[in-house]
Amino acid sequence: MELDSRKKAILYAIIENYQETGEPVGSRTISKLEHFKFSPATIRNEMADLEEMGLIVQPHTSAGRIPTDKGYRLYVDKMLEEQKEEKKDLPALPMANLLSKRIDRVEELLVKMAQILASNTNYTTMVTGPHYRKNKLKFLQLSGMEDGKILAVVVLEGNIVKNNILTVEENLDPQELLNLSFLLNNKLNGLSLEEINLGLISQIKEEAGSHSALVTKILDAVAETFAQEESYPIYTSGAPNIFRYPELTGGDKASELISTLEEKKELGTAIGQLSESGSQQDIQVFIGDEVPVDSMKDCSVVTATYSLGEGVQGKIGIIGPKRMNYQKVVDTLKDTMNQLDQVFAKPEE
Amino acid sequence: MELDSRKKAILYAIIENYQETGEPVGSRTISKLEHFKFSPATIRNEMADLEEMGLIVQPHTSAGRIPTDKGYRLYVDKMLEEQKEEKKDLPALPMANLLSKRIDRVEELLVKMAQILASNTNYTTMVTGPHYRKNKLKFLQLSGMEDGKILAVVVLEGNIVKNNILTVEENLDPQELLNLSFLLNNKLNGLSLEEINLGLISQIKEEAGSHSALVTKILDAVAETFAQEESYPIYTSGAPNIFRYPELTGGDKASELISTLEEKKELGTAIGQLSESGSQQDIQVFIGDEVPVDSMKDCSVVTATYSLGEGVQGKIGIIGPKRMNYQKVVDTLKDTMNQLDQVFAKPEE
DNA sequence: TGTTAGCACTCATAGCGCTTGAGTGCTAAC
DNA sequence: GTTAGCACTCAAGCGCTATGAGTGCTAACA
Repeated sequence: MELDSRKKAILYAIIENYQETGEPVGSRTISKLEHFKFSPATIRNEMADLEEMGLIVQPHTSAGRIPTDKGYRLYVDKMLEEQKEEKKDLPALPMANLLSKRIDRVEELLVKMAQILASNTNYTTMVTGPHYRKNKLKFLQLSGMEDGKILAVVVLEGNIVKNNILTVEENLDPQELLNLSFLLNNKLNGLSLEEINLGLISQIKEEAGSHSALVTKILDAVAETFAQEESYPIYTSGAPNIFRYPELTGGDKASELISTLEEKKELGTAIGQLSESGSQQDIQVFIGDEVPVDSMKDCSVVTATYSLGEGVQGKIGIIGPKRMNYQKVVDTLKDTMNQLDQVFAKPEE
Repeated sequence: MELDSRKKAILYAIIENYQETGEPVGSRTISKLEHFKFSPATIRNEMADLEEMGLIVQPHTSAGRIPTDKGYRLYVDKMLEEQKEEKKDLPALPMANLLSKRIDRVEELLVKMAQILASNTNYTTMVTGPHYRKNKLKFLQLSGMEDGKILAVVVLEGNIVKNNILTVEENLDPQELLNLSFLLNNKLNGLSLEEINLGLISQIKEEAGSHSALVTKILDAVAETFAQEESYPIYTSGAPNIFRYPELTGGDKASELISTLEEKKELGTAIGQLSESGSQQDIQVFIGDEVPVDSMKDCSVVTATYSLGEGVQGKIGIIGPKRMNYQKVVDTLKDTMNQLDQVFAKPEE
C-alpha cells in the first residue's frame, strides 16, 4: 500500500492531536481541522488503510485511533530529517547563567542542567556523570596533616580530583613526603590504570625504600580513584513528572518507573548500551519497545551526548510518554548542547 | 473518662491489627484475639468510649475503627517508655561490613546506610549529610599543576575535603607557591569563617606582596568550601516504598510525596526545625500532623541523630504511613546508631 | 474513480437499583 | 458488668440499561 501525502498528513494530525489530549483521535476530529477539507467518511477510509499498515491502532472497537510505535517512528524520522535543514529559534533556556560558573564543579552543573531540562520539558531527565575517554593520571599530591595522617589528592585528566585520607604508622617528615611525592609523580604521571603494572609497582617500592607500605596504600587510593570514575554517577530530575501522564501511572507502572529511576544501576548499563549502539549523530530517539529498559517500554527516551571539552563527555536522556513532544524535546536538547559547546569550546579562560 | 488497662489493651490491639492489614478493625476481630475473653458487644462498648476520647475513629458508620493521631501518640509514647528498660535483640543489620570501610568516604557510607534502612524497613529513608559543629579550617594545600593552574585543597575539621582548581595569570615557581601555602596555613589554620575578617585578609595580602590577586581567589575558594558545607546534602532511598501503602497513594498524594523527596530543599529546612526542637533524646517520632512538611501530613516520621565522632553529626529520618511499625523502626534505628557509635567511638584506627 | 451521506453496529462509560456483608448501637436479659 | 439479640447503616459489588463516541460498510453522487 502506498503512503501518499494525504495519509501522512492524517497520521501526523492524529499524532499531534493525541500528543495534546492523550485521548484516541476520531475521524470527525481530524476532518474539522484547518487543512482538512474532507468528510469524516473519507478520513475513515484513510485511517483504515493506516491501521492496515500498522501505523495506528484502535484501543477498542468503538474508539478513535492512537499511533503505534511504528507510526511514531515515521513521524520522528521525518522530523529529524527536516530539522537538519531549518534552524529553529527557541526561547533560550536559562542555562547561560549556569554555564558561566566554574568548570570544576561539574557535578553541580549537571544536576542543575537536569533540573532545568526537567522543568522546561515537563518530562523526566537523567544525566550521566562525565565519562573520561583518556583516563590518565595527571597529578598526585601528598600532604601531611597534623594528626599523623596523609592527605593524598589524585587528579586525573579532565581535572577529576579525588581525596583520600591515609593513616600511616610510620612517621614521615615533610621532606621525605616531598621526595616520595616527587618520585610517584615522576613514575606515574600520564599513565592509565592498565599501564601501572606490577613491574612498575615493585620498582617504585624499591626506590621508596622503607616506605613501601605507604606506597601500597597510595597506589590503592589511585586505583580506587580510577574505579570510582568507571562507575560514573547518574543524576535524575523531574521524576514526579510521570504523574502528569495517566498512561504511565496505571497499575504498578508509576512505582516501577520511580524504582528504576532511583536504582540508577540499570539505567547506567542501559545508557551504556545506548552509547555503544549510537551512531555519529548526537541525538537519538528511542520509542516504546526500542528503549532498552523493561520498565520503560511505555516510554520514549531522547538522548544526547554532551561534551565539556578535553574529551570529557556524557549522556543526557529525556524520558517521557510515547506521546511526548518530540519536536520540543529535540529542539531543547540541541539548544542545550549548543550552549554547552559555546561555553566549553572557548579557549579555557 | 478513665483509660483503664482494658481500654488500653483494646486500643493497642486495634493499632497493631491495623498496622498489619490496613483495614479498619471491628469488634469481632478483637474479641477473637488470644488475650481477649470478652464478647464483641463488650468490646464495642469500650470502643465507643475510646472513640469518645478521640483515640480511634470510624471512617464511615458501618466500618471498624482506625486509630487517630492521638491514639498513635499514646501507643508510641508507651512504647518509647518501655524501650528504656528492656534491651531488645534484633537481627543485626548488615551494617557492619559497611562500617568497616574507610571513613573518608562519608557520602558513600550515608547513601548505603539509607539504602539498607529503606530495604530493611520497607519505608522511605532520608539522611542529611553530616553537619559539622565546629567548622574550622584545618589545612590548606596549594599545588601547581602543569598547565598553569593551581589546585587548592581545603580541609575543614571533620576531614571535609574540597578541591578548587584556580586559573592564574601570573606564573609562580614552586618555591613561591610553597611559601604562599605556608603563609596561608599559618594565618588561617584553626579559624572559622567568621574569624577570617577583612583585617586579617588585608594583612595576608600585604604579606603575600605581588600575589594578592591569587590570595583573593584562594580565599574565595575557602569561603565557598564553608558555604557548601552549610547547605549540606540530603540523601533519600526507598521512595517507591510509599506505593506499598494505598493510603499514601490516593489522589495526588504519591506525586506530592515523591516531589517532596526529590526537591530536597523543603526537607532540609524541615529537618532543620526537627533538630532545633529536638530534645536530648536521640529518637523522635512525628505522627501525622506533627510532621512539619505539608505533603507528609498523612505520614509519620521517625528521626534519629547519628554521630561520626569529632562532633560530626546529622539526621536520619524514616518516613512511612501513620500505621508504620514504630517498634521495628525505632529498634532498627537504635541498632544502627549503636553500630555507628561502636565503630566511631573506637580510638580512630 | 474518488468522495460523501446514511445507517447499523460496537463498546466503554456512567448511572441506577439491588443485594450482600461487615460492622455498629441499643436494649434487655443474665 | 457482661452478653445475646436485633434493627440499622453503608461501602462495595453486580447486573441492567441508557448514552454517545466512533467505526465499517454500502450506495449514491460528481
